[in-house]
Amino acid sequence: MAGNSAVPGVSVTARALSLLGAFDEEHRRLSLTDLAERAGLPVPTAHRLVGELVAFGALARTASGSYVVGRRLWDIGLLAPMQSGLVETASPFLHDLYGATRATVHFAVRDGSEALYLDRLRGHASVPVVSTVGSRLPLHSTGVGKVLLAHAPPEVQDAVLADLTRITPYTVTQPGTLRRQLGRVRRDGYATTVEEMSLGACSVAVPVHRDDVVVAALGMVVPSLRSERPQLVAALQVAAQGIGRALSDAASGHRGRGQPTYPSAR
Amino acid sequence: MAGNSAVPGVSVTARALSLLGAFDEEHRRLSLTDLAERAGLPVPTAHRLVGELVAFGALARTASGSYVVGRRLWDIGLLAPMQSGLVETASPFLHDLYGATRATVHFAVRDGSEALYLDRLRGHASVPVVSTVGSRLPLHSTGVGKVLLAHAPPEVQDAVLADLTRITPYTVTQPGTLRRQLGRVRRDGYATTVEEMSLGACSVAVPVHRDDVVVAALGMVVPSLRSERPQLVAALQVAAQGIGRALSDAASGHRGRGQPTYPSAR
DNA sequence: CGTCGGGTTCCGTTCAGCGGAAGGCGGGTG
DNA sequence: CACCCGCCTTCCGCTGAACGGAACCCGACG
Repeated sequence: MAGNSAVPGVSVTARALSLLGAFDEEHRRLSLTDLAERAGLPVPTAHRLVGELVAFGALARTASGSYVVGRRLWDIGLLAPMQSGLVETASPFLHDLYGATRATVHFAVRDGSEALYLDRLRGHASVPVVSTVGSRLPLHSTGVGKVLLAHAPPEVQDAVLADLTRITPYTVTQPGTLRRQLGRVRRDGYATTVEEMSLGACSVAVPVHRDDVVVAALGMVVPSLRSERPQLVAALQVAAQGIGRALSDAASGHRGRGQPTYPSAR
Repeated sequence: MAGNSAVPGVSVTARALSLLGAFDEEHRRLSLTDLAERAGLPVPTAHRLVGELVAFGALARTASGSYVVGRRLWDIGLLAPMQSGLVETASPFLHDLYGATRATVHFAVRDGSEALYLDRLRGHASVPVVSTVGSRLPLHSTGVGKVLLAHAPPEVQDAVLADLTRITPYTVTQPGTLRRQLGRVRRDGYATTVEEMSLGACSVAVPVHRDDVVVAALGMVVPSLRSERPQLVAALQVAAQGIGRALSDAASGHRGRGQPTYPSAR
């Protein structure tokens, strides 16, 4: 027996994909060895597969020898239906909002029990924020998250409320308190956070409806909402209305089940 | 001999990847059969591989049974270094530009002999344009393209000038004419197009420098540039300067060869 | 109810993939 | 200078995972 001890039941494809999966937000560049380890593969195997991935353009090798996600994969990834209609439609409204306020603007949908940030406009000198496009943040500690949670199915709410991790000293971790807040969100039509995700950052957010269903949330991050809360809420609601209307209009042009919406995986 | 006739020399990985490569701008959703055909694979083989890709989340199956690029691949694609520094840094300036003018703003780099659009802000009622983020357009018929071409290495210029495809009646297809235009672009510091890509759309664009090297182009699309050309150029140049400065500042913080720049593939 | 165009399952053959071992290679260390 | 160490790369014989033609299923259509 020389040389073969592949774990049975793991296909080549799965191995190759696990190499892609080894990359994440905080591992954007990996050495071959790290890559192999994170993918759970022997180094030579990883080496060979990585070679093929590079040939395809799914990965790329940097000058320093480490690997990064390749341009080709970026290309293909952008083709994902990812609510692309949503982002496209919302985009101009987000810009308007940004133009009017100069604050960081967030546009997110709910993905399982997290908020998935589809778009983000950041000002030069606005409050520091952690989100980037494509990142996922908790539902209980962000403005858009609270909005999405308030309009999520009960199962999701229960699941999230059962595990409220503390992020800052101000994060709401009492299920009762949060549940009350969610009620208020539904009643008032907007949600707020005060330094619950990052210190020095507050946020306001409103739901975006498509035909009475909440499909996304629109929010802004500001240093404080002491003075200007009403104006912010007003501006957000105008934009959200606009997006909602644009969505409904666009939808009527499409056939019903054609729009490729994911069944909320994970 | 029952059942095996795999083309030798084509690895499983390559086959799986060719399935991903079967998707492009105008084929965002494919049936299994189409997918198999476009990837050059027998249907059962495609079926099996697609199954694995779906399990990983690289592809997803829509309600209607066809396949689309999956959320997971979108995630991973976003991790590509894709000049991410560039886009991040430029983003606020693009918004400012958009806020000041309400016109469509483009931000592109040269990828081989095409312009690769890294970002785009589109207004509600601005001129119709064809670009989307991630799309590639010719260098000779767009504002940003001309800028990038004017500052490209001679080989690239020669290659592009040798094959000027006509897109509208106004597209410049005379190599001599375009070469003269490129000279003017370098001298004046900006490029223009007049209905050369799409009818009813004109554009202005300027280069973005990082330490004296042109790394990107910044452009705007307007219905006409009869009246406001000077203002547009001025606004663009201010923004481009700002981006350039921000890039140089950011770069000095990084170690030299760390920034993962692709060696201009394709 | 036959046909037809998709998608899915089966299964015997075989070659592509496997990974331990061994061979570079640069850079730090005694 | 010799040595080691971490990392990458190449080699190669064994074998089970991948292959795809054939057969089957299923809903739509006439």
